[in-house]
Amino acid sequence: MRRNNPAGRLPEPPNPIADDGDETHFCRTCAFSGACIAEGYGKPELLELHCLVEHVGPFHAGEHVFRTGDPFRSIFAVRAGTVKTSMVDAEGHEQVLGFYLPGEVIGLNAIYPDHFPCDAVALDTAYFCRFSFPAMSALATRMPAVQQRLFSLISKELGMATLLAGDHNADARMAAFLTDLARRYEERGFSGTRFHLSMSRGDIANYLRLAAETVSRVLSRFRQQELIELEGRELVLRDPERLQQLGRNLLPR
Amino acid sequence: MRRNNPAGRLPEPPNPIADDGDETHFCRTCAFSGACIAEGYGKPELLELHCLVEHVGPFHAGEHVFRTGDPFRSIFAVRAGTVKTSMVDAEGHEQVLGFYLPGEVIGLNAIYPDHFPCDAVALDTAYFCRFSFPAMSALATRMPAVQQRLFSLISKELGMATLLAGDHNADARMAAFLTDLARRYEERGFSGTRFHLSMSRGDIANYLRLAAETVSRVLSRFRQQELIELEGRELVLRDPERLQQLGRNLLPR
DNA sequence: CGGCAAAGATGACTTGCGTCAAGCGCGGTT
DNA sequence: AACCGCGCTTGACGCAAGTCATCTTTGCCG
Repeated sequence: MRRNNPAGRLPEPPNPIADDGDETHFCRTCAFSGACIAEGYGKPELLELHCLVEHVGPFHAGEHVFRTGDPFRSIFAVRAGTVKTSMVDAEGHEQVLGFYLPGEVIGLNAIYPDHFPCDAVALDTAYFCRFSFPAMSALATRMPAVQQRLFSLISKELGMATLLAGDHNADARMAAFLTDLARRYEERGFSGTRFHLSMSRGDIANYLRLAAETVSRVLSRFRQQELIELEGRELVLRDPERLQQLGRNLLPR
Repeated sequence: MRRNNPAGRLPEPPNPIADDGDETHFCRTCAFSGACIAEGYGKPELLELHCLVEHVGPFHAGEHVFRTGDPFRSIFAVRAGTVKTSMVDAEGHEQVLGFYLPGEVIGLNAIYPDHFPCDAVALDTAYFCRFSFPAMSALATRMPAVQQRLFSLISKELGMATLLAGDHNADARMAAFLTDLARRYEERGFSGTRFHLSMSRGDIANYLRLAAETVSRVLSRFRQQELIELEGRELVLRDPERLQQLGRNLLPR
């Protein structure tokens, strides 16, 4: 097992796949694994879910997983690597919507418009499970736990988007961002106190609706306040509690 | 029929109920009506959906429909009136999440946390259809169109939240807000160029993440640029195209 | 009617963060 | 090695919007 090595300098993939699953088991970190296990579905049902999964990748840093306007047919669960999603507005400005780690799902915001409203770009070498959405919906009608999981995933994403929309100063945004990333890494079995930032300062800034320079300044300040250690993109949280406190207004309760 | 009279001075309800539905028909503006009609469900299925609906209200201005922390059991479709949803953050600051007009659905953001993450308050006299969510989910497993409609509603809400999260100046936010309201009124059969603002300047400001004074100033400027007419809360859009143009970066495409 | 409270408008000032500009360090290329 | 480009940092400055303060309007209730 290769835990606690998210910043590992392996040539490829940089974020190792936690595990691979097989005919009757999910990847351990999979967003859907809980849906079945919780309700005690057996092999036949698992098999059905596996049937509609397709492993895709690798995508290398900078490559698109999907693009704005692509017809919506599938959602993607990240198996390894990191993805950023972003829209460009009417004036051509990029707007980063989110970063997705192994075990997380992208594409849910495409359901309503029925085409992808954003681009998804790999930030490092990334692998995915692709789920046909019509097939998944059909399965959901027979497996309430799958339906519930889908509702839950979309609703969760809605909660996240809402929090970011509040008006908060640069320090609070940054602290919340780091705390949230840490929590998500930890949930997936990685270290929640030291990890690698796969995204540039510019992407962080864009995501937090700040200028890149502001991100730089805030990080410098955090460093001299000994809240964090940071060398390039290698991050250590020195005082997670105080960070969480700083960002508490943006964090889910 | 009582269209184009949203600002009518009827004593109660101020926004008249568009229609009432019966055993086998939905209210004309209902968010779910399309789900069945589109797929040609007949009376038995409609009856099932009607069975899990309960009409509630009136709620008077300032009364809570639900509160933060209430266990999540139902979603609500607005039949008449206007509702605002809001959270209070760790420091006790209110954060307005949205305003909901007749035909729209509130409570979807409660699915994931399984309790309401926000308060819902009537802004004027309001009536609702309450749908038991477990019953609705169960029905959705037998009626794919209902499931699809639920996915779609949540996903749509996600899209809205995302747009508001961008960084835009006060004019763009205000213009987008007015344009969006107009579109939604129009979709429901009301006038899209003259309507009543059920919410205070303070609520608008909070929703747009601006100061109340800024809202006041922007509205004054819009008035003297002849984009709008505004007396108290009675609004006329004089130049909807230019408003839309001003807010285009926040508006769905 | 008159008095009070809340909502809204407007002006003066303050400030957080964006913009601009300069400089550093590092990896890649020739 | 020398050069370049890019990501990142840091400082100086300006502006959009927040804060504070004052005033007007409106609605409400005795």
